[in-house]
Amino acid sequence: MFLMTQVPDLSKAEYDILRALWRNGSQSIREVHDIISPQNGWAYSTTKTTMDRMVKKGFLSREQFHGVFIYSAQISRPAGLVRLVQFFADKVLETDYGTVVSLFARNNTLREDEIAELNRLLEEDTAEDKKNG
Amino acid sequence: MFLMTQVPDLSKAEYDILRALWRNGSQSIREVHDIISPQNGWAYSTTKTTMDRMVKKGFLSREQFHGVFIYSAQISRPAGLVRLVQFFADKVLETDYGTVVSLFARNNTLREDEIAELNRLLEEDTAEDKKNG
DNA sequence: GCTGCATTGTTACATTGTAACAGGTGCTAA
DNA sequence: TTAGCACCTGTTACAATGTAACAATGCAGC
Repeated sequence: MFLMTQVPDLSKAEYDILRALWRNGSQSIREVHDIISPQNGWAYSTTKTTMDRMVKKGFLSREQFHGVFIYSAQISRPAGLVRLVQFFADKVLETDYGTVVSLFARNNTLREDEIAELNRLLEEDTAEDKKNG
Repeated sequence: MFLMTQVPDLSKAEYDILRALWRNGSQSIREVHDIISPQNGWAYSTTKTTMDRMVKKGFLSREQFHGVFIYSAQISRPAGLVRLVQFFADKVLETDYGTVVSLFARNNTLREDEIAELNRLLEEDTAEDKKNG
């Protein structure tokens, strides 16, 4: 397995799956599917394909447990949120990301330490951008 | 040409292009490209392909003007924002969309009437969801 | 030891992301 | 006035992602 160095750019589908894992911890495809399919209407095989591709990309890991594969998120929630927050703040709201981050706080969507991590990642990333033009 | 009845689900790329048109009005590919390529690093041909596909989908219209094609958004900014706001409120912030919409107001990102339209579309869409389970 | 259901693995096709290339048209410099 | 350049358009291409069916395999009960 490899370490996630950069903040990943998640598709909506990928985000849906990670969300289930962030909420509920490691799970089988079936479990994830039962959570998300009422929302997105996917077939089981779609969930499967997507999750397997995410393993290949290092977004998830999987390990066999009494015959079934259990999948785990390899990306923390704050790390998964960075690109989304950037996009939303920047391109949609056309404001700095502070505004958006403060919503997470007010909301208890994220814990204290997660917000700190999110902020740190956002800052790092912004600095990175500056450096690379 | 046909009328956009449903709120469209825009990809990030599509959103970038619409954003340029919303800001600056109808434009040629070249003009759009020069605005967005410093941000996203696209080749000219990528902008072209994407915009042409958007015409086919009815997201843009184009009309020839002294030899070049001028493209126009067929989707209002509020309509383009609906899915994004829903996604962000629902899946990211895990809150109702009111919170998010209020940001647009505080920000002057949208005009009064655009906010009204956004709200209307969000409500319609939520009602629709309820109806269809 | 079969039958059947759930889990895996394999394959497939459409859409989107990303782009090169080729052909046309008009401007410019020789 | 013509060769070449620059820019537009149309065509084609290939990889990643969205979405899913189908085949194979393993276990649970009859």
